Amino acid sequence: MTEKIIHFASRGGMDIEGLGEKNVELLYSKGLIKHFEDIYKLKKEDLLDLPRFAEKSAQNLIYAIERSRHTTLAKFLFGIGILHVGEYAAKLLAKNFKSLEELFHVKKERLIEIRQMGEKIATSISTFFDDEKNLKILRSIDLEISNPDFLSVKKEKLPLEGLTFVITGSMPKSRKEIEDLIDSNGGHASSAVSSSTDYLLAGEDPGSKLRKAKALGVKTISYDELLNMIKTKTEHPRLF
DNA sequence: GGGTGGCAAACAAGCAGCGT
DNA sequence: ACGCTGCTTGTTTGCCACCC
Repeated sequence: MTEKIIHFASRGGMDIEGLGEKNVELLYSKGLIKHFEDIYKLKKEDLLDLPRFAEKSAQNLIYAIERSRHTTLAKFLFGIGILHVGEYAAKLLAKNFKSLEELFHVKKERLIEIRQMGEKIATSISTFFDDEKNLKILRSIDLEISNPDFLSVKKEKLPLEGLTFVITGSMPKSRKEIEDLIDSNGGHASSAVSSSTDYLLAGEDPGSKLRKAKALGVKTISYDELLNMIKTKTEHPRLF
């Protein structure tokens, strides 16, 4: 069970800073968390009794858990750990379904209609949502999440709609912030350069991705150029 | 069946914070 | 104050699902 909780709290999922492998195992061994919904029942006082947890780390973890209540549907879908559903497939699902509830009774045939989703992934997803035990857990976590995007998806045309970006080198903002910026403006941040990459976003000391991008003829842009792309295409850019 | 592209794991470096 | 432990961030790469 700890593997599931670690995955749920991980970067691509609910992104709860301070809840890594060791701390999940610690909390699990102390009986403080048994399933991932228990994370939201944790109190600062529970943490202060644990080894290597003093005021600062307990407070930071509680803040991180609170922040995760405002997560997106895509991150949540990744976090619950459906077989074959990584960050990318989770984003595809979030784009195609308005809410978590809509997925509860989804049919395999409906999933296969989604471009880039094959039979294996579709089977895996429909099997997951067919299991009443899973639905019960999801309903209880859903009550803990307070992001309105869970209920409705905005459909307006976004400035980076349909564009794929790969990031390399050091950036003025953290990679995660930039990925979120691309995402929230309709683009997709991928991890590897390929012929389907539209732009390589290169910072200082770019890695091997720059060489690959040049070899494939992928256009390289800076962080400022990315901001300009967003600004020039919309008067109201989404800054996260 | 082969090529493409994304996922996920492994790894390294740097950082934060606890305990002594 | 400093050492140690664990976490975050970023990169690389092998594997595998998907598409043609």
